[in-house]
Amino acid sequence: MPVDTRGTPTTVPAACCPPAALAAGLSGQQAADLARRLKALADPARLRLLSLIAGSPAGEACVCDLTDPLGLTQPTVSHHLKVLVDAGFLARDKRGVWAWFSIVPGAMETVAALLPGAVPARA
Amino acid sequence: MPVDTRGTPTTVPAACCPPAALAAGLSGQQAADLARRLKALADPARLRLLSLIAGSPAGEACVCDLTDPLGLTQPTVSHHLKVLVDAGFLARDKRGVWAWFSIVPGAMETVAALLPGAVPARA
DNA sequence: CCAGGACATTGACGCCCGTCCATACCTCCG
DNA sequence: CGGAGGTATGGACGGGCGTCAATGTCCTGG
Repeated sequence: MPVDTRGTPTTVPAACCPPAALAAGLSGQQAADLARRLKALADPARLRLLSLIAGSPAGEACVCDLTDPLGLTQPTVSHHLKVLVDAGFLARDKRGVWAWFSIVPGAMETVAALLPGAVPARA
Repeated sequence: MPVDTRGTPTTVPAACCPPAALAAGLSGQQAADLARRLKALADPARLRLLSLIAGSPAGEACVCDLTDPLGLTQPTVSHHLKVLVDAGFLARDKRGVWAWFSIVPGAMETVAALLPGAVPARA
């Protein structure tokens, strides 16, 4: 340990931003929770799925519309969609034979708002 | 023999929009790049590392200060720090015996700004 | 010059994840 | 009621990731 002559940990200056998340204290629980949601996003196929659904005319799409653009098999796409639904980024609405997936409003923003908390605007 | 009947040369339509990220045409390249950065963040240990460094009085910390709070061994912490440096979230400054790590300003915000692009404020 | 400390690298192990194939489920239509 | 099409699930395989112990490298102090 470098003895840390520069300051006591109780100081915790900055930490200005109230909605900050990654600010000093980020508990193991909080880190695990945020990491779980980020892990759901950290996949090219899932990012493209979100992109395709968000960009579709009606704001929703069914599995059959998503397999071709991704070049993945139907079960694989279904698996990715399930991951995104479980993580709270997508909503599934099964109407008749087809399952329509739509973006959950605010879910992405919530995660995005948590990230910059790590850099509390140092002086 | 995989045969690969679906051998579409990754037509990648659109890919036009410069600002938004998850907007309609998120190309495979863009998705892979964003996924790679998100993958670097999608780990509880790394999130806590960023938190600890950002919350430290001087905005920087060395490995020896980070092993104890995480309960991980020094090689493991060093590995995580390398991942974060390679992803552009941390900067390493080796001064004498110690290596000081600091947050790269704006890196987190860049990623955070890309995420909400998935929900282009539907009418 | 040598001993010691701080950090990085290597190799190994176990686990999780992404992908596929095969198949079951569910709903509509004739 | 039975077939057909869209979707979800289960099992299996390969690869990647997180972790650790052991070792290497570089700098400092005596």
